[in-house]
Amino acid sequence: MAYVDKRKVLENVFKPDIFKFRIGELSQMTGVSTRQLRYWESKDIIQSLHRDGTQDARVYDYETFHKVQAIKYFLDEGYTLRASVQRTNEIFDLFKKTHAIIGNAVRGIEEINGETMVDLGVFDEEQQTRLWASIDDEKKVHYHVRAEGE
DNA sequence: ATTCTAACA
DNA sequence: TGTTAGCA
Repeated sequence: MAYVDKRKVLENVFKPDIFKFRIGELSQMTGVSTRQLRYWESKDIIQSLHRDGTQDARVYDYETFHKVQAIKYFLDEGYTLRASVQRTNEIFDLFKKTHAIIGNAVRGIEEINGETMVDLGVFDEEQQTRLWASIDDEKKVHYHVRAEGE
């Protein structure tokens, strides 16, 4: 097996931006028909990144996946398409902020005192402490605030 | 095999 | 919106 830089692996593990889907995949993932996806795009409800190599196939990103999933949810709740889009747009900036924070949350993984600890970054503004997380046999997460360099 | 557009037994 | 046809 080839050597892999641990930090480079972490950079990608929590970077869903690299996920790209074609229309058939997005359709199966969300339960929204390909016909609907193309129609929504014609109405500027969603957008795709065209040009998939040889074909002129649509390519969707991770954010669009969530947007489609949200619209689908509201449609199933009985909202009209227009209302579903409206509600989705209202809550989407929350998703973007959450996504941005989560994407930057995991800074590394270290073995501390024989226990696997996930580095969640500096804990205080003065950068004197760092937040770590571990998980026990019952899959319960425990948080630890440790002084820097300790 | 999959996606594309256009159109409607 | 579904579902075809005929392409690429």
